[in-house]
Amino acid sequence: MLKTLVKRSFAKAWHKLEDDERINKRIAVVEVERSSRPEFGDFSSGIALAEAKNTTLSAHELATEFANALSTDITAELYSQVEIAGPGFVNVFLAPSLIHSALREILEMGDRFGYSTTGQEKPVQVEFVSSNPTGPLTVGHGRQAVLGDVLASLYTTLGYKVSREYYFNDEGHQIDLLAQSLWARYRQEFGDKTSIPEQGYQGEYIVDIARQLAKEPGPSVADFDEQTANRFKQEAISRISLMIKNDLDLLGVKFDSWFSEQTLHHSGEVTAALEALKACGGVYEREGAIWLKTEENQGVKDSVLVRGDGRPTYLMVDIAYHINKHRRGFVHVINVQGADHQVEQSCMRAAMRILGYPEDFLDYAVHQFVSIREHEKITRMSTRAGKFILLNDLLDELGRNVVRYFMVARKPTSHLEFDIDLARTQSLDNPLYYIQYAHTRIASIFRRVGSPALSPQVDLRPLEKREELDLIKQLDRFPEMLQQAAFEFSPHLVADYALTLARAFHAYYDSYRVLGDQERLTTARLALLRGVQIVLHRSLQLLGLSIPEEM
RNA sequence: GCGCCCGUAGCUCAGUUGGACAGAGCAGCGGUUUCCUAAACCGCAGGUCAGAGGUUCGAAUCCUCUCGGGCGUACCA
Repeated sequence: MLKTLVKRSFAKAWHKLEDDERINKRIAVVEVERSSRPEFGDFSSGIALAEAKNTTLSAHELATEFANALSTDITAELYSQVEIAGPGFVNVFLAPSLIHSALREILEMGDRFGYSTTGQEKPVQVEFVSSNPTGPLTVGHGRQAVLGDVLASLYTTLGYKVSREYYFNDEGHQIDLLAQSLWARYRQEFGDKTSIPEQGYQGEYIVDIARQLAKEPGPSVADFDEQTANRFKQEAISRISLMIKNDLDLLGVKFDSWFSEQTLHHSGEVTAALEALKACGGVYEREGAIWLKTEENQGVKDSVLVRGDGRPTYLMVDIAYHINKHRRGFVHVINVQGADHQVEQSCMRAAMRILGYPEDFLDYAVHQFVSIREHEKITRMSTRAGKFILLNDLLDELGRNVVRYFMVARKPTSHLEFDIDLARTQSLDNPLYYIQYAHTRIASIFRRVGSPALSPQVDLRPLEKREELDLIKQLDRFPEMLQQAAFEFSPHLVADYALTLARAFHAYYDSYRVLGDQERLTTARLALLRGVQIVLHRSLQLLGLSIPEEM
């Protein structure tokens, strides 16, 4: 990577200066950044500006000294030029031969380009969606599904051993309500007037399931005794789970494991978790309930773990779940959640502190909600008010690729306004197709020349146009971008990057002909296109989008 | 009231961790095709980065306050 090389060179040059008595200042890291505009070179450093006050020199004098020290690397063919600009920035222009070496590296790596060993195969879990099996997924869940999926892919690329998990809340009050709702609908199939409980589930899908159950052979069940309640609970859960899994399948999201809340109750892990918290002095009793000491542990607000009637709260069970995760050996657990769970997050972090887990064990990738805009009308999602759009309907209408792209292209912490009209009627201007089309154009050229094998040793010197060198520098940035996208939980950077790369490619394609009669030039340009193709392919793959050869 | 997120072009959003004259897509206007896929390219127009202070050599970015929007503040899950 070019930045690594430049960084090394800058550090070396700076350390030469440190012996100068006028400077005499050791600093750990010499910051290097990519220049914001072409006239400022490829990389620049503002170190002279920042450090001048610690020396007897002015910023400009210090910059001059630094630039002099750097210029020995011109002869080493690292830079073509070193400049001082503005109040004391030092800008370097990379030598073409160095830029060519970056492309050579990409050709050598091929499809492995962008992968790294940063993660050292450490086990990481990404838990996401985890929607209650009380109904089908909404578009909000869809956003989370795509974010979690891409985040998991990013961590895999960085060399972590990633496991995607879905936590099923298949126990508790909501599930009981679900069973009662299903029972009521079931009785209605037999002409009964049984009504759905207050706060029960009204959705049509419950009627469908009831209808299926009513058609099954055997005597109809007339009493809602414990056995019946249990049976309807399991029927509801298993059938709704299937709907959820089907939706996720359509979205192209696959999980490695489905964790059932029920198992935590049955195995005694909930009780054990409470004991563990007690042993660490993390709980107290008040008004007949057991509370977690959240506030003492940097949390927002204490909350109930065990109710007055002895039943554990959702939080209690969730803590048991996280103890389970820890026991399974994950060094890092990333929970993808909506913005409405902040209190729970704060409690969970407090619980982890009480139990003495490392600070970086648990992390939350938080995202804002989705609203749908259609015919100038904005619909906010609200399950309670029965106002929500199903993920399934959106997928039906727009297809996996478009839905995934729109869900991931926005910064997670920003509210996502999903413009259906745009996604629908203006699909030809959709950025997704723009990116895919770039890949298609390259594939078409390679089809024409019969996909030649391009050795990394190919002579790249004919690549001397500004656009060509710029494209290579773009490609070189890919691994850095991936790290940032993963560690900052910002998968949208990948979408953004792919769009920028596609734009640079389309402009290049229109200005220069790749296939010409000068063989050396053609071969070099094909090598460049191979590089672009590799990176576009990797980007689309990470986002879970299809990679068309033709459009 | 308190806590978290957000406020950037007509609309939807980026902004490389504090850098040098603020960027894209869409919408608007005007151009480009005997040539590797025009689902493309080029140009024009469009912004007091919500507002006011502060820190800094340097702020859309960090701090404080104000205004505006979303979410939360359950012995629900």
